[in-house]
Amino acid sequence: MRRDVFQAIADPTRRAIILMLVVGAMTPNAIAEHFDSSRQAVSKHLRILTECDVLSKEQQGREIHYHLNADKLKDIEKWLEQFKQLMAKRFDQLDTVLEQLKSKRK
Amino acid sequence: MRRDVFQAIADPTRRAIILMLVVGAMTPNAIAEHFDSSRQAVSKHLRILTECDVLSKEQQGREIHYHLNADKLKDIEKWLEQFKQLMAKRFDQLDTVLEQLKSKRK
DNA sequence: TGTGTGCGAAACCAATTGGTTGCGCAAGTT
DNA sequence: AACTTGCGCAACCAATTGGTTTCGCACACA
Repeated sequence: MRRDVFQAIADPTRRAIILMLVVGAMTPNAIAEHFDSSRQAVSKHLRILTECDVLSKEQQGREIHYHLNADKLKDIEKWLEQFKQLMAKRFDQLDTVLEQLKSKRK
Repeated sequence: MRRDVFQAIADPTRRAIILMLVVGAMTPNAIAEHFDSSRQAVSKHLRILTECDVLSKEQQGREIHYHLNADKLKDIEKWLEQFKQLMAKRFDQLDTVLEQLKSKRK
């Protein structure tokens, strides 16, 4: 199974969970309350998010606190940055083309 | 089926295709050459990417030119921005807490 | 010690994914 | 007119997803 940030944020429920946990750690029950699906379904998402290294568990008595590994989301930014740099390069090339057209015109 | 940018970038092959098409439009065959899987497999990815509104087709004779809809990727940035703002707010709250601790200490 | 609660694990399900091969059409080429 | 090429489509497949319900364990509390 592919387990990376991109997989983690592919699902809307998981994106919502991530945003919820920015503020602070939460237990599965507390998280599940905010969704229509069952606690177990949410727990599955939590498992996937943990496997993607986006979340970490912390047992406290019989409760488990899931908290966000915010750094992991930087992988998305990294890819986006790569994309933007290519875009910039593309426009540079376009600039070159325009430059050539200009010099031809005179 | 879910058809959004997050779905589009969930697959590594699709991410690679996106990066390839930043530079300029390409035909399915030209794209498929860069991958190990079959042309049809790549074509499936192209279909998904088009459905996700990340790519557009342009027929030219018997060739089809796929080109990038770069704007669509802004949806990712938007979500990331939302995330960052929540993070900032969280730190603001932390600041408030630290502030309170400081005033208590005197 | 019994009872309620928080949780993961397992079994099951239909739908989707990501790949394959085979086919056929339409546009070019000879 | 016959062949080649570029491409999408359909059928098939195993694996994964996202959900469910049932179960059982461990902790907390009476």
